[in-house]
Amino acid sequence: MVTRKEVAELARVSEATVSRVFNGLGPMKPATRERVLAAAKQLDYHPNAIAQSFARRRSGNLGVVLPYMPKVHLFSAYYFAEILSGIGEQVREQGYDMLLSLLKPDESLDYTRLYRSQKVDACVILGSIDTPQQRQSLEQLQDQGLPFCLVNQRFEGLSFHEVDADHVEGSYQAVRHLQDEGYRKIAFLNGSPHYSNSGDRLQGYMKAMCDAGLEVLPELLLEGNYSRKSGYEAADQLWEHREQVEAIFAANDRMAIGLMQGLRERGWIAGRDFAVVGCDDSDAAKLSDPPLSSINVPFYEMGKEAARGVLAGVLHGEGANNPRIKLPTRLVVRQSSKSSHNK
Amino acid sequence: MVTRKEVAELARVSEATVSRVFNGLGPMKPATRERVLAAAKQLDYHPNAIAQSFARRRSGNLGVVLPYMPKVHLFSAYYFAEILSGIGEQVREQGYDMLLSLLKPDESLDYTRLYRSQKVDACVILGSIDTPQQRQSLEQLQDQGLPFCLVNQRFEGLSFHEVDADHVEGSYQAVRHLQDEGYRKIAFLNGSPHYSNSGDRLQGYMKAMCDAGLEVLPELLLEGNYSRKSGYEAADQLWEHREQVEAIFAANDRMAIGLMQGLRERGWIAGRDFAVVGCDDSDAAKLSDPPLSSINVPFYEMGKEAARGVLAGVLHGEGANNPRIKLPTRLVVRQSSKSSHNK
DNA sequence: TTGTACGCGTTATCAT
DNA sequence: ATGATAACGCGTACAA
Repeated sequence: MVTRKEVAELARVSEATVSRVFNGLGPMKPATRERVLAAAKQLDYHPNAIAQSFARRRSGNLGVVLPYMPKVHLFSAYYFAEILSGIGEQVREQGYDMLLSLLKPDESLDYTRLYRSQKVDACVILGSIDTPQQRQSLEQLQDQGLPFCLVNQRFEGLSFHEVDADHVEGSYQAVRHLQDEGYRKIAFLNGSPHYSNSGDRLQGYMKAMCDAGLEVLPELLLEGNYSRKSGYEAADQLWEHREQVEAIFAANDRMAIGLMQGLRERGWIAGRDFAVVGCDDSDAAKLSDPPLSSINVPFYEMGKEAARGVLAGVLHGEGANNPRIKLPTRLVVRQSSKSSHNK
Repeated sequence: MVTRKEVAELARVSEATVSRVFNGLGPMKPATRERVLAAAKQLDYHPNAIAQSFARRRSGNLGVVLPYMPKVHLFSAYYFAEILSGIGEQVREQGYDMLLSLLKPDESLDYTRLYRSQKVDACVILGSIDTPQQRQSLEQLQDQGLPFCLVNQRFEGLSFHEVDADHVEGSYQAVRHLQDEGYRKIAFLNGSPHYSNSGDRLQGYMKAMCDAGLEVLPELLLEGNYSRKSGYEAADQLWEHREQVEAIFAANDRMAIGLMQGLRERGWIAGRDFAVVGCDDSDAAKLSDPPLSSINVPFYEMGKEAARGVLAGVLHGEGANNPRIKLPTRLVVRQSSKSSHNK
């Protein structure tokens, strides 16, 4: 391995000067600079990132924490895919690397392990859920001054660095869209209440119904767990109340698709017999039949913004404030919410 | 930060002894060991991973290289999601971490950059394609003795460490299944020839047709690029030859679904008017209408095996041989390949 | 503008 | 069974 020392010798300067050239520090004679660069090139010298981390006492890594999920479904969601891409883009702009950390169930309570070993300077935490244990773990992180940012999850009452989307407004748009299409009897299939955006979506739904002077029937408020299967099963309940249902807003695309599958088995076709809007605007929305109207959530940008914010804190010492950033959502209309018998 | 020195002082031993305790090295008196562990616990000491990496001259990181894809689609494929999960599982078993590296277009030629900075000890390379530049880059890696493993891609004529699935057999199963269902006129929609498994699939298709004594019509050999859109567009061509088509085998699920969408617009329904089998057995296969028969590829296990192999090389110095591992595929039958008019 | 010298927290080798 | 000590490659304060 070629080290700084060899470059220094070849360029006839001190090792410190070599470092200064590579870090762009201090005033220096262009000629010296050139000599050093030439020597480095000739020797194919590249600074040792580990030694740099050691000396700087910074790893240059951003930890990305993924929640535990049973084996095969860990990364399968479009959700994580997009966020990871956004983080990756930002991280490279800042000269950082991403260290992936897949939590196991029993480790979910101890985030500090990641920092203790000094392998990451900060973390972006994905897919956390609102439980007492989680709150405690995160408060512990905060108390120790370890920088982190949550994506797509808020903890009411606590002040963390969070990047979220405006799910209230997104749901409002979705339900308003259904109303604009002429539907009055609109059901809502929500996901698990452990996610803050489930609450947000309920809020948006209620507001839209209220603003339109429509009644919210308790039997039209369903709850799944964001899986296709839970949407499929919700079709049972919805079918029982089919006289009171013209349209459905589902809290994600997978449940919306499961729901369409379940109702199709009973002869009810989305976009013909009823309307559906999903949430996430994932790939699946384009693949489904009929193509699914959905709320686009800027996951990519959310990941990018989270990485930007938390690294800014590390690099420029802006650790004090904990901004809460909320990015806008956007309705994407496809065939599932256009009723032909309506036109 | 608590260092080894403080632990040594508290336990009244030398720093070397503390290290030995934490690394489980050499014979030592249980009493000493206990004293050290107690002191470490009392001080909440944890070894500094960066200092360890520095001293050991190993980073403890496995690089995971992802190919360049335009912004939003980088991780979107089920494909990468599964492989990453498998790598993650194996890596943690070995006490390693995963360092994600998202290639940009202009960097695809220089993998050595990753190793030069010493931030990774080995790499798993995903989604590489067979081009002269790629071959050259990989050979360069190999020449420099840098350990790496390719997943789901082979380079004929070169001897790399590769983990692949048996796509020939998988395709054979798919086509045989269609034949068993009574279909004789079977088209094949392949993906980009830059992937070795495209060739494998063609081979499996040809063999199954040949074994069954069926003719392979050139106009029934189509090529897309693995996107839904390319499958959708292939429907045009297929429609022109609809008299000669009863069934289609597509080289991945997304194309298969696009194809079904395109033919549906012409009134041709999969599972009723024709049969389809896809490939990957992705989430989309369950979400599509009708649910898509597909070839299950053990991506998770492939990722795990790749990580296992390449880390074994690093840790136990088995760098000399370059095994080529091939994992089995499995046919999953759903509605898209069961023709009702056939029964 | 450049050089000197120390420190970073381990591992690993050699004594004892 | 344990201690002393030399690396490891770089950043950086201070000196010149």
